[in-house]
Amino acid sequence: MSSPQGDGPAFHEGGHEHQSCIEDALARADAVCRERGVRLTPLRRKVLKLVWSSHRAVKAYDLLAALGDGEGAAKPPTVYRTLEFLMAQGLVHRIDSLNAFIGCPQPDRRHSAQFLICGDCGDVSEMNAASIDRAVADQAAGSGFALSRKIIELHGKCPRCTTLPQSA
Amino acid sequence: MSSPQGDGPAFHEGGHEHQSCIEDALARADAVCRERGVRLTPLRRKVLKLVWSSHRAVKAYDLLAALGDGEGAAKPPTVYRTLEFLMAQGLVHRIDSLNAFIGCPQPDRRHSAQFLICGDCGDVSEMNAASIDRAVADQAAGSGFALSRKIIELHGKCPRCTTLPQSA
DNA sequence: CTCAAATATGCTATAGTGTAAACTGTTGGA
DNA sequence: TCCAACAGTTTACACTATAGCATATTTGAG
Repeated sequence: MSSPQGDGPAFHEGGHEHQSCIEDALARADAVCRERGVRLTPLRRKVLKLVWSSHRAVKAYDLLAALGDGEGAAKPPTVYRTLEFLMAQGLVHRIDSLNAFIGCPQPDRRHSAQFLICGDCGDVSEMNAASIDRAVADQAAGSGFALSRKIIELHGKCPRCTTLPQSA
Repeated sequence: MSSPQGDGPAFHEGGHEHQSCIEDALARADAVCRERGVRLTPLRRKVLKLVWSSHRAVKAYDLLAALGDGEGAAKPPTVYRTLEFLMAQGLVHRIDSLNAFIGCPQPDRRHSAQFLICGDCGDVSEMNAASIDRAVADQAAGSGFALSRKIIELHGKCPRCTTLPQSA
């Protein structure tokens, strides 16, 4: 592993078979929900699948559109409530700086995350760097601040886009 | 200083004379703008003053309301443009997780910041912790990720609210 | 001083994001 | 079966932000 410590960001290879990402994510979600006695209903599963349809963060209103445009279309509260559930279960994370949502690759494991967000291709990669977590915890503690939620969103250019001739 | 390293968050004392915070901020802004040859117009100065009216992050539409409600009221683009200028000059920062804006205590100095956001009193405090910055830079570099913007927003409870019997 | 360019402000209109509140349907157990 | 809890729906609205174009102000060049 190339990262100094903690979980490195598993940057997704260019031509990876994404279908299996989706299937794996859904399988993990099934397992996690079964274990916790909560229900991964068809709607929730569908939304989660849509969130995982790429490694980019997905906007609520894109989900809304994907769930149907015409008459019997889904309405905003439906999507937001579903996302709320998925977040509560740690199946998706919200990226505040994008007003968008990304699937969590390890919903079974309690963790605080940092996100690497590529401004070129839009891919978002989740890290679990113990060193960052520690530095943040130390600073907060030193200030007498009781941490609850840590938002760490790092924008820049991913390795693939750095290598590539020009942005997409 | 109580912080392990870097600039500690200067948490504002309970009964501090806030008027001087505002005056200092405006004085720094005047100096910075003069030095850079950009214009701190009356509108920009007024908005900056409003942003500094508390240590809480201020919402764009609250500024809008404060700039006048009736006939000759300011319109959204005016406020957003003004904020854009102030951000470009480093006079205010945007807090993405709140959709709100906070005055920067040191606009003259290039820095990357972390924010401590108290969920009880709403006060936001800016840190400049070298240790966090380093940890983030190391992790990003280790992943081949070229950093541009670092968003670090830490929610929790500030020392004052932790000490106090109950939330405000 | 006067004009032109650049900068700043203003306006209308609309797009995008998110929530309140009350209601209906579903599910799984007592 | 019937109830209680949970899931999903609806309408309506509130909040956040930008596009695009019009007007005013400032500044420097001539």
